[in-house]
Amino acid sequence: MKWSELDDNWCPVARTLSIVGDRWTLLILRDCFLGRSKFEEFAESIGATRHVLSNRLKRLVETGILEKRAYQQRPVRYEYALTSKGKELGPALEVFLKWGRKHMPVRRAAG
Amino acid sequence: MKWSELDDNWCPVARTLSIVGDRWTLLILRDCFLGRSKFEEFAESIGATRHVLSNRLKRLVETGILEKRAYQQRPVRYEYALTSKGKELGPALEVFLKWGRKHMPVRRAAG
DNA sequence: GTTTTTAGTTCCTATTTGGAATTTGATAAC
DNA sequence: GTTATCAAATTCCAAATAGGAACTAAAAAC
Repeated sequence: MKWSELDDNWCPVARTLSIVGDRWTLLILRDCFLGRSKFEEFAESIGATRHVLSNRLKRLVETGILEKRAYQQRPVRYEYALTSKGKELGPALEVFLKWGRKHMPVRRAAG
Repeated sequence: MKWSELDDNWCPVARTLSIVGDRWTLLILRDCFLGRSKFEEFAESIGATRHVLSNRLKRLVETGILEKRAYQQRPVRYEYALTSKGKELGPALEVFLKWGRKHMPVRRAAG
């Protein structure tokens, strides 16, 4: 089965994951919760390629999780912000945050 | 940045996602919470290729999220079960479940 | 008119995935 | 003993996706 077919799956979890379950999307959302909003901020923070970042942002806007709006004219510059729909995913990220802190301590160099 | 380098990221969310943030892993965990435990059950339910499924299960066992144990000898057959560490990810799946129910209604044929 | 800033797009290569068939190890039927 | 079956994978190849760097665009600063 192709990943893209999951959006009509019988299971709500699968349908949700068809949008946010991919490699970088949840990290973009994490950044949004941390207050980041600009393309370059995401690019630097996350480390995904601009190519992938561009695709993910587009999808997140299409699905109403993020909102794209111009924050200045001439030249037009856009920023991305969580919608209320997007904010509802916050608790999942909190679970991952706590889980990571507890179960995945950072490996130290020359540890 | 490569996905595999995330496991030492400064952010606990990123570290967690380096394991469970990929395409099919969270669906395997969903299945585990639903009581499924065998390779063939996952394969049928999730629709991922056996190749990918095999890789994901291996990683989940290596990271202590699932436990692999023989449920019969001659021939040896294995099943996978959530560890307590794995069970702690349940709340995240619940968030996705509720979010999917609310925001991603199933498209009906000829809708 | 060259450089800078921000937000992407394009190009090429390398990795990963999808899908089907095959393997492995053991039992059961013939 | 060979054929069939089951569960749990592994292997193969073509196709899709990602990684990385360079390039484009539009206006402003110099």
